[in-house]
Amino acid sequence: MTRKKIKHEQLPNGTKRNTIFRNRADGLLKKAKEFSILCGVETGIIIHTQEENNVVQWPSPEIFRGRLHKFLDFPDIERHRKMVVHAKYLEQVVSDERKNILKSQKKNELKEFHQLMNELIKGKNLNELDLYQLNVLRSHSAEFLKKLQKRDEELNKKQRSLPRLGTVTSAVAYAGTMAAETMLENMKRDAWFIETMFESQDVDGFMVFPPTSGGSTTTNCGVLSDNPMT
Amino acid sequence: MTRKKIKHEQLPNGTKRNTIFRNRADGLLKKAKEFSILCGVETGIIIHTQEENNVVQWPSPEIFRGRLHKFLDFPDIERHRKMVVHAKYLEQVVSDERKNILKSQKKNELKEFHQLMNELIKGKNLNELDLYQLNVLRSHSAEFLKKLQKRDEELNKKQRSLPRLGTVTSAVAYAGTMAAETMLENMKRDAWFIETMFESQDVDGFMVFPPTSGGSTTTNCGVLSDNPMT
DNA sequence: AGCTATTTATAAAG
DNA sequence: TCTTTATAAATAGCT
Repeated sequence: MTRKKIKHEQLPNGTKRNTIFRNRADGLLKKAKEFSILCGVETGIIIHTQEENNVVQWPSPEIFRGRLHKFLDFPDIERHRKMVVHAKYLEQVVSDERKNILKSQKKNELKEFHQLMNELIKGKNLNELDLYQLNVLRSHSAEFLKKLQKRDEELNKKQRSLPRLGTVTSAVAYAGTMAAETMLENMKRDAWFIETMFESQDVDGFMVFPPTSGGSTTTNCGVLSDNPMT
Repeated sequence: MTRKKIKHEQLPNGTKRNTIFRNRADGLLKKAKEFSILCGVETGIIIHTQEENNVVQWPSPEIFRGRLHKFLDFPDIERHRKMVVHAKYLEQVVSDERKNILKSQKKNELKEFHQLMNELIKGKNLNELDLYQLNVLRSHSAEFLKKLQKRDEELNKKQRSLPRLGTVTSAVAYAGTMAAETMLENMKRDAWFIETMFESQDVDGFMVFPPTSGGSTTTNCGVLSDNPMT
């Protein structure tokens, strides 16, 4: 900042903002790189705007993804145990934002479920989950299984007398007698299976997290750490 | 940087490094926040060290997770189309690091699978996947189903004449005739189901991504963008 | 894209 | 640790 002290608020769209975007992005990445090297830490940054469909990530996509996964591998308990709030930013926390987060919470439960599945399958132990997480897990597992059941009932109506090959449930039921390959082939062709597994369960857009880029300049900042941060 | 120009290389572990860690982390987060507000972009940062089990993320975990998902929601095709390499950092790309990434690739496939599942279930369209991703998806789906089958065979041996209630496969098979609640209760009690769903499939540690924090100071940096960056 | 006057960031000292 | 301070870096407004 120089010839003039810049106001800390959203700039109007335009050439000026683009210039500043470039400068600031460069600066941020440079800082991040320095920091990484100096302190021997791994750093990842994402920057994006919804409107302009614009994404910047650092370092390279591959490395970023790797770091991201490493990061996500931290067991949640550890993360929570180590959660402290960074004083300098706490000042800016407003209850406003808290409310938004709370509202989003419900919507995010499904996402949480899949995140949990992901982490669990990758090696996290069940004991590491708290009661809330176990409930999320259980309720959504149940949901999925209910869908299976519903499908089964549908098929029963339509072809009550036929062996229900070519459907998920029957393929599983017949697993003991079918060759695995055949079963899997049937699975892959079952449109319902694909749709159910992959259908959008969260149609009305994504996460409605606090619009930092919007009007309010309030931003909640948490720092997860137990080492040098206090 | 002040009283002395700092050398751009890894600092020895110690008090000094910790102090600098704190200062730099603060600075980085502050810059990121300013940047976000000024340019109306969303920014997320992760910092962590493997050794010290230390994690910093900005903004708050909830918001970060939201942004992350939004970011991951960008169709890969879009990301690739828009990929340009940022000149300032290209100088530092070394083939060394590329090799490491390649080695990690195999190991990461499983994780990729779950990431994909996650994204798909959240709304990404199947058409948006490339051939590689579809293969990952298919091969791991198959793997999971084979496990189901194996379990079924086991149970057939042990209790060939009994109705196989209380197991995953039979619960599904009987779905048409059982009350959903009962079925789900049985499910929840089936130890095998839980173990299979959640067992560790990736025991030998995680991701062996380029050790930026180690000796080499070489870091690959890609910038994904098509808007202000050139 | 460069330049410079200033503002910021921050390493070392207190 | 927390503050201060002297200096290095980043960068807003101009060309």
